[in-house]
Amino acid sequence: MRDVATAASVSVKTVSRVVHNYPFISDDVRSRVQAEIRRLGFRPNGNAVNLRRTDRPAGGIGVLVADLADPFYSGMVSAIEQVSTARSFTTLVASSDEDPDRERALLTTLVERRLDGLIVVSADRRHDHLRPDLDVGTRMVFADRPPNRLPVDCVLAAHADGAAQAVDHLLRQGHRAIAYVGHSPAIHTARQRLSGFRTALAAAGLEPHSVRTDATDADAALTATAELLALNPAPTAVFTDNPRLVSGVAQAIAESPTPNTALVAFDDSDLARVLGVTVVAQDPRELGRRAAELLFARLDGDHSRPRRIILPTTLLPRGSGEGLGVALRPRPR
Amino acid sequence: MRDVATAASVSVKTVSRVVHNYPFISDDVRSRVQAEIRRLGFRPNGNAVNLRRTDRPAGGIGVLVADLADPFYSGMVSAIEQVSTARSFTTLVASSDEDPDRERALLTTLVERRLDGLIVVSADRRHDHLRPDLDVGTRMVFADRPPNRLPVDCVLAAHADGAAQAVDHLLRQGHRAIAYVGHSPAIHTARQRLSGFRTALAAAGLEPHSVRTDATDADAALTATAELLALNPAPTAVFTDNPRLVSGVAQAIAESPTPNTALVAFDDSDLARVLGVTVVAQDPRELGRRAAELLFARLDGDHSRPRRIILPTTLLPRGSGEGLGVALRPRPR
DNA sequence: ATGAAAGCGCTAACAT
DNA sequence: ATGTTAGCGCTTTCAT
Repeated sequence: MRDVATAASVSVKTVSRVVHNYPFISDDVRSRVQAEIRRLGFRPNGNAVNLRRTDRPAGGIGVLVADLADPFYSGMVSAIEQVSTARSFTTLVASSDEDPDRERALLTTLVERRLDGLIVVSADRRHDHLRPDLDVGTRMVFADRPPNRLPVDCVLAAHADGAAQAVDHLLRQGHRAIAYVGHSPAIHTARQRLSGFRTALAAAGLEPHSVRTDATDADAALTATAELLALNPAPTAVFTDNPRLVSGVAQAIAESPTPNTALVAFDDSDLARVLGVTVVAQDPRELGRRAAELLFARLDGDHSRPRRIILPTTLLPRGSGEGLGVALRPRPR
Repeated sequence: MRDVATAASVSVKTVSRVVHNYPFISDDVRSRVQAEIRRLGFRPNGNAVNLRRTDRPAGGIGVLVADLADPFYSGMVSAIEQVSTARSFTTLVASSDEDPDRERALLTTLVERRLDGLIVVSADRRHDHLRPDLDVGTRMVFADRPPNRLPVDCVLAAHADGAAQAVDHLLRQGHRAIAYVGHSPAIHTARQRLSGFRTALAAAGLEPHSVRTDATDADAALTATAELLALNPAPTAVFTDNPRLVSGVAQAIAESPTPNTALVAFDDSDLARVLGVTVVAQDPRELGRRAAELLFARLDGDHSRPRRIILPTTLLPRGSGEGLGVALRPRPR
């Protein structure tokens, strides 16, 4: 910047004013400075700008998600970006890959870079260590998974209610032997879904036909479902707690002697749409939008106590839960 | 930091040394300083750190993709993160949403924040304006789409060759009436695919049965394909140039009077796997890995002239291109 | 409408 | 093993 100032025969402060479109600059000086900026390839150093400037926000928010490759979260991020862009804020995204250690390291980096705010899908169980980060002035909103003893806003879907919605739907279709295929309930949302599943059955005076929580991926779900369908009596309906398992469960059902076993899944996906799988859907974009709005309300100076927003889920009947089967025929080997 | 120094009765430089794990510090001082850091909730200001430090890299790279919600790019990003994390670098991701203006704004921000390097999937046609950014010291590698007159490395897939691979496969199955369903060839990769398609047919002395470049999404692809299949003569095979169109094309074929029309698509997807759609696949993770390795080689001081790496594609026969049809039956309405 | 001086929070260089 | 001084690139404050 000093070089530009010298070359244009003005002070550094004047260059600074031109860079930031300060209105009261003579056209002559402005154009001279701009010419030198172009000629010398000057780019302001954001670190220096944000170091000196303390009143205004830096104009950037961070989003930390547990898994960026999951379409659910990339949809959420995209909605956040939309809100953020509308307010001329930059959105920077990072992914912890469900690793609490990486999450902590990334949050530290994002806070140290003094972003104005953070939206966090946490893979961690504890959040006490983030208190000092809040004190530094970085605002936070948790999304999809709640904070543990940290006074921040959060936006969650009604996971338990959603699972109950699925069970109630199957009960109305006459099913009484309903199985659960999901992954380990270490994650908060998975626990909520399993709990809603059990509660809804109990409310109807029923026990689960069976509960498998070892379906870590689609292949494991295929195996687990195939084993369930080989039992006597077999379940007449399966509820699966996340969209990554749908292809496995659907394939197991399609290849079994009872291809009309009902299936309802939690969360929507392209696959579920194409296969005609009935789902209980959250709206990831709405989740992101609401989280971003909460964050910006805080940046605008809202100091009320932390809020918790719960978003309802929607049942989308597509055939697999209504006696029409899944639109998948076994492939030749 | 001054507060911590005062509280621990040491100089600020000593605090700095403790923060950065400088080895020659007495245990007594170290623990006193650490205690005060915790008590006061001190967090170093990354802007100040990166402002003063000019020798070492800041430890962060940026990734700018055109569409984060596209599983192809999120896979690429995830591979980049893996390489980057192994080198203890932070990865920050931003999405331009295929908007050249947003791309320019985001690149400016990323360069101003003085990240060490950038991997860019560009939605822009021109890149001259990035020359000053290169001069500032931010290294860049382009991925998936080539730079236009900018001396930077890039990693691309063999789009034209891949499309030719698909056509050759269909020709070997005896098809002579092959149609193209894709989107507007404004994007470099789409142009390359269409060109490979035409070239491969021409090499066999054939004309395309027809070329539709108005399939902007799955619904448009459904309509376009349905119209093609109603022609007389109808194509016996369809090539579609991107995975977002597969569901539409497959549905049109399944619901047509000729459900055995062959289908080969460019790029793999969950959907293609489940439906048994034959595809020509790029490897998005490999694309990301190679781009990250090029970038880190530059950060390690490689000053050789810009390289261009072309990655081969792979044909994955799954039935839809080999006379077995698509595993999709029309859903009841 | 423009400039000079001070300082943001931190680290490099050079002490001791 | 620890402290002192200067200054990174910019903006603030106060001049003029």
